[in-house]
Amino acid sequence: MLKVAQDSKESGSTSSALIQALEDDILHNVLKPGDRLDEQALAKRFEVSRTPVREALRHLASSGLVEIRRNQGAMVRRLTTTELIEMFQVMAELEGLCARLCARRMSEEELAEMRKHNTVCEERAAAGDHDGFFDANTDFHETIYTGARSTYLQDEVRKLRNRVNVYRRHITFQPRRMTRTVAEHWKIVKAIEAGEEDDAHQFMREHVDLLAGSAADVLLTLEAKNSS
Amino acid sequence: MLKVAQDSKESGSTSSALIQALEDDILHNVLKPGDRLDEQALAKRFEVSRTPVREALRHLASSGLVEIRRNQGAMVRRLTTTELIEMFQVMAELEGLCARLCARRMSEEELAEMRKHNTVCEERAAAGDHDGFFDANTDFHETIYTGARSTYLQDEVRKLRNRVNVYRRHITFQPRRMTRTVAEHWKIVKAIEAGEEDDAHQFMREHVDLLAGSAADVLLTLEAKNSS
DNA sequence: TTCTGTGGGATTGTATGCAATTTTTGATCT
DNA sequence: AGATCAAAAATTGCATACAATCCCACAGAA
Repeated sequence: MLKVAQDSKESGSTSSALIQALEDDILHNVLKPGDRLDEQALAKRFEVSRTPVREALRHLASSGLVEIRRNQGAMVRRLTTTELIEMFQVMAELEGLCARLCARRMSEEELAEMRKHNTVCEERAAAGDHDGFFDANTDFHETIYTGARSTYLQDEVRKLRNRVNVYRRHITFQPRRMTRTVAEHWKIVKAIEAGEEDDAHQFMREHVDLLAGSAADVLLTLEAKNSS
Repeated sequence: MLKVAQDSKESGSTSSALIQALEDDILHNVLKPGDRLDEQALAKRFEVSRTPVREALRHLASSGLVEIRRNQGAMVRRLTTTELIEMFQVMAELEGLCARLCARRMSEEELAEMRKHNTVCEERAAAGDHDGFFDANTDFHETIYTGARSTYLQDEVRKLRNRVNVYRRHITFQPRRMTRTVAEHWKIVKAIEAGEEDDAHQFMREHVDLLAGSAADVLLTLEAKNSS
């Protein structure tokens, strides 16, 4: 599932394919925060002219993944600790809303799928499989986005999740984080199943808010390392 | 404060000026939802080539104001009733978070300013001054965005508010809406002053949620008219 | 040695030209 | 008259060329 973009022969309609490829590279940390994105270099690499590259960069810029400074080119956006915390706070609120809507709207099938995903989380956590846990966890949250049945909300949450994902991946590597996450998930599942929308909202908000703290720790650690 | 972009001699660095000008035109309803945005026409109107126009359109597209379909050009995005409701719901959540943070963080000066803005709202409502009320109301909410002291949150809320503003303006024209709004504002003010963050959050969410309902009514009315 | 100013190189911003796709128009057939 | 298909016109997508701006190195002076 985690397929990194192939450099050569990236086919499909150039422009949107480019955006996708670059986004993937950033999200999967092939292009790291702070990396400079040279238009000519990218043009040569993808075998297109600078025009579509520019358009792709502009697009990524307004989605927040890259930063463009006038006459100074583009670079992969590097988030400050403060920004990351702020984002998690917003994400907590938005995922809380998702959970609330799920409590109102989820079908039996969706509920079953949600439970299943958290069961997988539980298994992988027990096995100490961090990468597997990360994916199962993603699936769990993804189910909740879909279950909210609000296209706008879904899109916004996904966009936000993408932006913090680079840093987020590190968090699951923290000790005891996985088992705690699973427990929090079950609380949320129970609230949604019971149709307790206020609880669902609150539990989810707290769940994501906790990540914010961990994320801040992780980032501060990274910053300390990079300040060499 | 509400200055519409001048057509002729739009100076400043072309590209960002273009984006601003187009955005203003859309936000102030000079360019109406559904209007086609012809690249050449815009290029001629702003006396630049198609390239910067294209970039501006792409930018507006990814901020959601315009819609681009492959090989079919750009048009001002027309929101469906469903989308508008979904947006208000998210906005309610986000403004709720703002209010919560205000309850924690606002300075005395900011509190005073907030009260002042709502007093102005009250006066204009009493005077039946709809446009004036709209502006004062904007100021009130703006104060709360700033008071939250979260740049990311501020930006997101403003972006969202911009997108729904075109439709929002109609709402204050509804009978009794203004006086109710003022009362709701006072409740929020009181909660923030008291540092009751949960109340502040909830009251603000309800306040904006009510708008969602009104917005839906307005939009459905508009759609009925346009279906001729 | 350090600071400042100038020049060259590199990179971004804009203009224009050509290819590809879509839409419109008009002619023909039913 | 209405429908269908084809060709032309218009519009978008991409490539390339040129202009403007910025960065960096190097030289000269304090």
